[in-house]
Amino acid sequence: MQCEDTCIIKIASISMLTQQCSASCFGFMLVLKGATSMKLDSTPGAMSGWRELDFALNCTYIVPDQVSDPSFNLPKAMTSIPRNLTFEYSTDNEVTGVFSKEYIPQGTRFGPLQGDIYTKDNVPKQANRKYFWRIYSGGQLQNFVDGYDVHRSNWMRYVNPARSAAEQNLVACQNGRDIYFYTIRPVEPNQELLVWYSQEFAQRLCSQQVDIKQSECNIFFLDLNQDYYALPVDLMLSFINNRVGPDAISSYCLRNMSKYLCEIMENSLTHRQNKSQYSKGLWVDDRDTPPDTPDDQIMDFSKKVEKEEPSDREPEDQGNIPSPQPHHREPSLGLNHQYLPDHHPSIQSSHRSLPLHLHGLYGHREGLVSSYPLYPQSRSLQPPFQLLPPFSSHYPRLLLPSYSPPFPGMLPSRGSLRYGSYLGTDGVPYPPIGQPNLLPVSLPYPPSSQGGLKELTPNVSPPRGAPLTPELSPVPKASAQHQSPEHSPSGCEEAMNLSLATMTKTNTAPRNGPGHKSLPYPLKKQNGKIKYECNICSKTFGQLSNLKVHLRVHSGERPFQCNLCKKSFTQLAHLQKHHLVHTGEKPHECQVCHKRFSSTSNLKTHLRLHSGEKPYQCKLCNTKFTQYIHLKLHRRLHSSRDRPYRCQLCAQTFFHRFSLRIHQCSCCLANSNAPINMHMKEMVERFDASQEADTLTETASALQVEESVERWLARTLEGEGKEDQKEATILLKALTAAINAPTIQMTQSALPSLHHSPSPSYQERASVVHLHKRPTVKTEGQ
DNA sequence: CTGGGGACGGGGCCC
DNA sequence: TGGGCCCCGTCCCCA
Repeated sequence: MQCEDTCIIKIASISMLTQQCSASCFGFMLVLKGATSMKLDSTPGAMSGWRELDFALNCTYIVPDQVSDPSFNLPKAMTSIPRNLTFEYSTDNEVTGVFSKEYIPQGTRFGPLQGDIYTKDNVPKQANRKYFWRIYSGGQLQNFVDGYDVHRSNWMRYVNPARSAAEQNLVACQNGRDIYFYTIRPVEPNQELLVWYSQEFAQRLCSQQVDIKQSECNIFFLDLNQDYYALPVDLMLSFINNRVGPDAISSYCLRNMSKYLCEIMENSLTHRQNKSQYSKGLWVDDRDTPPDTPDDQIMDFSKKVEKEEPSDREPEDQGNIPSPQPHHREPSLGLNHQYLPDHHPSIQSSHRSLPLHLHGLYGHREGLVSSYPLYPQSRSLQPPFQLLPPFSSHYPRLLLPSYSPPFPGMLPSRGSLRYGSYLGTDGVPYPPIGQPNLLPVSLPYPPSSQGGLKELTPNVSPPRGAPLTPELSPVPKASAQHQSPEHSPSGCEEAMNLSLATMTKTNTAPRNGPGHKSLPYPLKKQNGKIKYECNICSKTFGQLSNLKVHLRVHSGERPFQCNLCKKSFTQLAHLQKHHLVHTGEKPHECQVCHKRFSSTSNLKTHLRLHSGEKPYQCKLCNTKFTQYIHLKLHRRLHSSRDRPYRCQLCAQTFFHRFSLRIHQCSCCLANSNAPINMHMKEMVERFDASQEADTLTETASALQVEESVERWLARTLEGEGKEDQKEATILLKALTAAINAPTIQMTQSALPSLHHSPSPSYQERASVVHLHKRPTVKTEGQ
């Protein structure tokens, strides 16, 4: 049973990836994607095609983290959980998942994910990458957010990855430099939050991290009992398609798989003997992948593949290379033992030239791990690595992805961890992680750092206000040497690095904490002017001093502390302004009403009251506000919870039934991802929330609805651009098409979307069935 | 729910 | 280079 669980987990995660990653990312995914398209359809409507920006723009609720009293000294990961969520604990009091306490509507944003920020070059050697999330900018890896440390990360680190699209209710998006989780469907009370990458996110990971050609991709990774098998994808596909069917991917059983594995092994042997077709691979329990794997080793897969490819060496040739600590795989799963290797290719020789895992594939160690952590029982003690049977060189040798769960409570016994089995780039083995039994596995928080795992205890964590950056230590030589050209800042030819060592600060305390190794300052030239670029967020500054101040944003350094209340600030000016709080001084006076304010900013806001200026307008109902925060609060009123009419195709909800009809006719049946349709959706949504729509009854005639839309358009488009005018025309046509469509008496089965209707007696004569036959709405010129 | 004030953070620019 | 000043934006609290 345990093995079966594990197997299902892996396949489910594969299924997820095939749905959510662009097929272009994985050549071999192309077929699988088709095989699992049914599941894609079950994802919440058009959201599956949403870009991260769409999530950001369309989210209705924003749920911030809880702010706890720092004096309690509790891990932020535990205390930051919003009120509408709760942890689930195992019997050992470990957090095993995050659950909703109440109904959470679709379009709710959680986050951002918090943690230590590392650049590519300052990842601490001992960093455990299992909680790493990659932040990209302009297609380039910018930095990592490391959620390992429970005092610096927040509750989001505990959210489990979804095993299938069906159970996924959160999608992870990078907005700006942050990672947020959005609900893509309503979450019922006591339901677990399960997250997976947005399509865009996954594509980024794929394109960035698996730079391999299709011809080099024909490997399917299969996890059985945490042992990774590299299988030719054509065989794998035949199993999936012929034996279980595409819809049963997430539920087919290990028995079939293990039998099939045997066949594959037999085939492999046959082919190897006859055609030398199959690859040399590695079975690896990658839980002990060294945490300080240099990033270029991880990423640089294709190059290594190319290097390995021409090798025709038979495995026996390599068998005499001494293996550091070879561990034979125990027979399991009914696999025929004869296929297990008698001689292991050297871990040493293979490991150093190969990637340690495939990020963005199955269970990469950063961000989500595909192995589902609620199945700890499936984890068994394994030797630190196993080796595939001798393969030919047709397929590259691979070290396969991590299986470690991201959750400390789910950490397997470290007894199997032997970092010493791996060698660093300098050939020196990684330090052992310590004796297995020394590490408690059932702590609600990660155990103290032992054996090199990064852990910031409250005592170690610098207090608020304590300087964290910059570093006094010069850039380590090794780090500089290993910096590959692609790591050059922004790829700018004029770029250069200024070592932080050149700008030491006298008031900074020495630190050993992670993430503070070195922060080189990339220099750019723009229009002849030197720009200083932050290598964490890529912002550029005209003056180095500005960048230095800016870096405190990332480091958390707050060197200016108020003597009275001990509050600290990043800039002296902020402290000085803060002093006004204590003195009560209000230097800024309104010339109209002579009211006084402590800041010009507040005075300016106040002046809007006199001028009547309300720069913040609600797109949906046109209500205007003097302050942005008021608009944000107001937006929450337009929540999907109160919109009873739901589109079956894209899950968008509306206040009015006629809005739903217009929407379905104009947006949803066309290519909903096209920009024009996204705009149209917004237009319909705006109309739905307008006062004109509100004045209509649900039984309004087509003419009344049309007139109402015209009135709304006339009002809202006053002063708006040509694009909007054009959209308005389209909307009107769509409306005409929708309300003039031949009516079909709806049946309950044909109108599942109206189950939410607050007035079931309403005799709608809509034409949903008909609408489904109308692929697009006619637009101008058609 | 809206509106107003208070406080704070980030960044640009000048000296 | 670093400090000082200023502006803009955001968030929180409360009526």
